[in-house]
Amino acid sequence: MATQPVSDVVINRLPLYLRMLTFLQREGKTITSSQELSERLDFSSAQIRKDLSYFGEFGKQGTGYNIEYLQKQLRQILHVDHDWEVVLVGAGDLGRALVHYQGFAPQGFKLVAIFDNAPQKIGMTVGDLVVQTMTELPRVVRSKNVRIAILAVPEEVAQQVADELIELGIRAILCYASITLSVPSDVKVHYIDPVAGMQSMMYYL
Amino acid sequence: MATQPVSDVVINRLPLYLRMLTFLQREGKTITSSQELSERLDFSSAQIRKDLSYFGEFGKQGTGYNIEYLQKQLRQILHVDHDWEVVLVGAGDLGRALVHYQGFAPQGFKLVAIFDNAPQKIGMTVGDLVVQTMTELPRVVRSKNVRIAILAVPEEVAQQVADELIELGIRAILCYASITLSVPSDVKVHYIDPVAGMQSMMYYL
DNA sequence: TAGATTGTTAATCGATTAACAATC
DNA sequence: TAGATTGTTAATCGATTAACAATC
Repeated sequence: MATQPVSDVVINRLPLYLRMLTFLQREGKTITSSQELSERLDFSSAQIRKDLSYFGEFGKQGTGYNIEYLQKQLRQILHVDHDWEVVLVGAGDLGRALVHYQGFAPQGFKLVAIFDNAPQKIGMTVGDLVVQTMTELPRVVRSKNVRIAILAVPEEVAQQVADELIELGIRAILCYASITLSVPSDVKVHYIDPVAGMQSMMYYL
Repeated sequence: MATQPVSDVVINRLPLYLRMLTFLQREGKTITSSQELSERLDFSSAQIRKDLSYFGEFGKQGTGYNIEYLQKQLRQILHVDHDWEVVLVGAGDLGRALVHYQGFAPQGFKLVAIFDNAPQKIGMTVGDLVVQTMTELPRVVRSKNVRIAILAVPEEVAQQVADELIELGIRAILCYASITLSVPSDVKVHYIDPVAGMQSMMYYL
């Protein structure tokens, strides 16, 4: 185990390990190995062992990894061993689909509010949330001390909304706008860009 | 210019260059430089020049790059200089939001059909498409010779649907299911996984 | 014990960057 | 011309992998 800073590419693989463990568990397995994970995830087994070894010794020689134990450890490492509250900005088709998306809650991400500034959207019910005006944003974020936001607004206003969110204390942004945001170094942004994904696949076609 | 195979990480940056060029163009610029792109994209200028140099010499010493010309070249390299037809499988909240998504069409990705196998969804109008049964999938894909699919189905059926798509000739899959698909090496898959993105950001929080 | 698999080291491989000649 | 910026080389940096002692 090392206490050196661990690279971003390693951190980005941890959620995939976690996901695969849940998968194997659902298949009835209680123990796995770097070899098995390797085959299922298409990473080398050496890479998987090395990635895990940055954080501790989670396996047993000759046996492998206890799935439940490793899951628990990975959740702690990623800080997803407890719930996080999330605000969502943008109540267009995408924003509303994200409220209905069933994938966040089981992983501990609770959408607590949705905002928009189009008058005709304010007051609209989406799932079990009600669309609020952007002027309510500071109150909600501050009172609940929310650190995470999902940005589902048009790219023209994305930077401006991001600035406001950061000002209010948001430190992680899942950005659905097709734009590279400029943010301070202590703010993390993860981009979801289906078009860029499509375009890079076209190269090989 | 080299004709060696170009790495995946380079290819993945090309759409970001393309996007930024469009952005700069909208700001009224006609010429840019690796330096300017560097500042706006947070890559080093050397990296940008090197990435582009794999494909040709697109700039002028002392001047920089003509935005329109570079855009055109990048589109050719990525094979996005013409339209592509795309089929969408899954007419849940996500699938329907993707039909309404305004980002695909301007980049030449035309959604030509949407499929689902839930009887209550068949015949439903979504945007200007009508949800068809999965049994129609082979006919549509084959007659239009579609090569690209978006997979917006639950993870339990994602692998099975992917297998069917590949069998029909699909060669690029944009996968919204939280699962690592196993596919032949000549099929490209790009994953969109907001939860994994969230989780890796949590590490830094 | 024999077999299996970890954690880790050192070697390899690949990607990024610094620097600069070429040249617009 | 003088100033600026490309395209490219060589050096550096970082990530992946092969291999194996340790050990369950």
